[in-house]
Amino acid sequence: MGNAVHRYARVVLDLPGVGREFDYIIPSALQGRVQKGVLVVVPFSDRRAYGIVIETCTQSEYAQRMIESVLDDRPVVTPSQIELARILSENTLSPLGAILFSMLPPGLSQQADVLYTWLGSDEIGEVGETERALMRLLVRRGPLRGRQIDAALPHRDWRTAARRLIRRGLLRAEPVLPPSSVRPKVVRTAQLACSPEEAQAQLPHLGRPGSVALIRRQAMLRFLIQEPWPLDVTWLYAVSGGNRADLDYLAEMGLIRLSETEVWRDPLEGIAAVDEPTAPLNLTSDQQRALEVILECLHLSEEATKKPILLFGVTGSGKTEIYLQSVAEALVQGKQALVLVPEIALTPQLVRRFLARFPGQVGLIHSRLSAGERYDTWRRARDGRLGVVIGPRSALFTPMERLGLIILDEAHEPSYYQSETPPYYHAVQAAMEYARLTSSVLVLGSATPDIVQYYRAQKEGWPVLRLPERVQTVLAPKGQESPNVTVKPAPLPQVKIVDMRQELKAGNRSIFSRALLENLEQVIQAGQQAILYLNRLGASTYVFCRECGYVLKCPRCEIPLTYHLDPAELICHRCNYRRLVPNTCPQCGGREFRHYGLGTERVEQELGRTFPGIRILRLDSSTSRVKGAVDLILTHFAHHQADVLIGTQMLAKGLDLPLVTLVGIVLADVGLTLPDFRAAERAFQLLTQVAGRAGRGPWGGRVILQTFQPEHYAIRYAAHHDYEGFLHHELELRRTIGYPPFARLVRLEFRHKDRRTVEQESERMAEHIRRWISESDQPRCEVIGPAPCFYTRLEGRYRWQIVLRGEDPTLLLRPHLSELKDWRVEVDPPSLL
DNA sequence: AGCACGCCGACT
DNA sequence: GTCGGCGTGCTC
Repeated sequence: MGNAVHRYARVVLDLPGVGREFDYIIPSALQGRVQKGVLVVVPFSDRRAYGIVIETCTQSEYAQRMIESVLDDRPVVTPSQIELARILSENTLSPLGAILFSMLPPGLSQQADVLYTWLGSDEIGEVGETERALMRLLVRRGPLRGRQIDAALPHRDWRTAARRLIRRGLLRAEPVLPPSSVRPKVVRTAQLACSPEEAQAQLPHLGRPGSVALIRRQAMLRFLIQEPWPLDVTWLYAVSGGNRADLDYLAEMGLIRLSETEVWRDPLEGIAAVDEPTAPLNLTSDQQRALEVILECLHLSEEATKKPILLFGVTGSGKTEIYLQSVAEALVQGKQALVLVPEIALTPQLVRRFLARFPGQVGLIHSRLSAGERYDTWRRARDGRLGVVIGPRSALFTPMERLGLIILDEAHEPSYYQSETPPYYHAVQAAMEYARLTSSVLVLGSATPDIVQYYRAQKEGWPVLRLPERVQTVLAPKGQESPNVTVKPAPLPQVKIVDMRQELKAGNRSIFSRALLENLEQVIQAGQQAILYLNRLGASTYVFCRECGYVLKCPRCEIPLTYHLDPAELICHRCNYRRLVPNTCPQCGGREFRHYGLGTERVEQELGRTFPGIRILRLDSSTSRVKGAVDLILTHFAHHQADVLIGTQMLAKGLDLPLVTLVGIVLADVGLTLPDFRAAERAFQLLTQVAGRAGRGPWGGRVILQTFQPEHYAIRYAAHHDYEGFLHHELELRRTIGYPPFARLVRLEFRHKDRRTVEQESERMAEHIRRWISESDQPRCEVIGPAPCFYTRLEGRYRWQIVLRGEDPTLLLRPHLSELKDWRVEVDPPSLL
């Protein structure tokens, strides 16, 4: 039974919109090569298509046509990945094919090529000139790939000629996935492999006394004793006058270790080299406890069900060190690890520390890689030559046979959700499923955990590891024996709330409060730096009373109305209620009911006027449009070539800027009024993160938070660094209004260039859905909308949405997916904007 | 995705 | 009378 021949293969195709599975016959020539997970070429309809084999079987009712070829004998997805794709397809209502092919590195099918082999003799009789040229080429050079022939016979229509020769049986063509020629950018590095004392003791014995070689080797070793991390070997050659042979000699003696480190460029290159310890750091008792729990889970048997671990550590509490030591243990156990970060360009420190701690074992995936480089990293991981892969959400799909640990840093970040192109999925949910399938340990790290995740953690009894204190890393004087680094607690920055209504009453109409001005003055005097943070998201639609802070709400839905131009009116994005902007405040009768036009330019101007001669940098979408500009701006600021950095969301995270002792939040209320059930949570997270930018260095720091709603709970709790307080308040609110985690949502969105079409289609679909609900016996499900989306127009198209809310709205939609093919369907969307 | 089949409006 | 619009269905 068990060794019955598998003559059929179930294949999923790379044709979006053809998400179904198809059965094919495995030709006897490909027996043994067609296995689960391989990439194949199959005939489909009147064309050919790439497909992934998800199963091989002994029986099939449908199979008629044959698999044409196998592109690569190694599977492109592992069995666990196929299972994961199945689950995600179910959960996200996306076709299986869309999920499976999104797991492959971009451009993999572009990497695919056709190998041409000459079969005939050179006596081919009457043929065209191109045919003859092709034949001569292949006879001379042997089998060639299409791309090589392109290069050899430019501007010739050799493909037509090839087709004719294939028909005559003179030429063979087979699709292949060639080995990538692109290498990741690596440098050879050398590092001390023994204690500095041992190295010191060996100094006199590195060659014949008095020889030049001895002097060179001594110079190399002395340098490595002083710099105890992996160094580019070209450096060593330069400082010692030595060469490769000398290095090999030292390596042979076991004094140094040679390896390769991937080159990684980042905006703070060379500035904060001190925070690159290669040896494990000493841990505080909180850190030690947290690490122990993770290690315990890593030691559990494969079969044991492992719950996700929530690592709840404030900004600067040393989560990275825990990740590093957890990964080290996984590697010792012979397992591989995946480390996901929200945006790799913003986490250079984390990346550098991984590269330094695990030289030669880390693969990076980031947006600056070319398709070829990404493909290469993917292959190295698949071949088991990488122990750790660091990357954004898509890195979760790097094939790893021995996966044992998955880490998601800043797991609350919205960038873990793929909302741009289908399939729409959440990397946190995907990672939870994947960890379960592979018996891996999953660590979700965050300073401000996602409320829904935290609620689940409590309800399902996940380990929650708390790191409530910031730590400061201090490098001990050189030459001291290990540990070379100590850690000590540091305070969180003090946050002062400034009530902008009082400023107005006191006659201050400036965008800066008196408190903020005083503090800016002090900081600049002291030669330190400040960040002014401006939330742009929702700023243009935020209309309120400057005297009392009142915001108009929808009389039906109780959610804040947002202001839109053309026509100028206030809109409820939940139910499409509309009204004009009142002239006076409905609450206090104040005359200043309007919005607070505020951009980074205006802040820059006003700041420049107040402090002549001050050096200002601006980081927003207009200054960062040019490629590399963000790096440049941050580098300038980090080098203290400016006193104040004015910026939007993009400066909220990641960077460690020790000279920054003041953070001013120009208007904290913006964002609170967004028509989204997560608006308060997002605002809280953002405020907490921005506040965390202050006082990362030895001089401490403070935060000035300006607001027209000082009593708002998100602002109050953020100012007190009180996550738990916020959590309880927010959960109670969600419970009463029935939003996640107390209900599930599905968002349906329709886009079209014509406004009327969108409106009509939305109404029509809402009508259909109401009928489905009345005809279904599924649990209650509520239709919210249709209404225009918050971003009413995107890429020249109008957007409307319908939100379904209930215990599981997907049950209702499942039978009707084909009717929704022109709609975006998002299950459990993290935002409704 | 592509492509065929199929049923209603304006054109040589 | 035909050419062509895109709605619906199919591809192992």
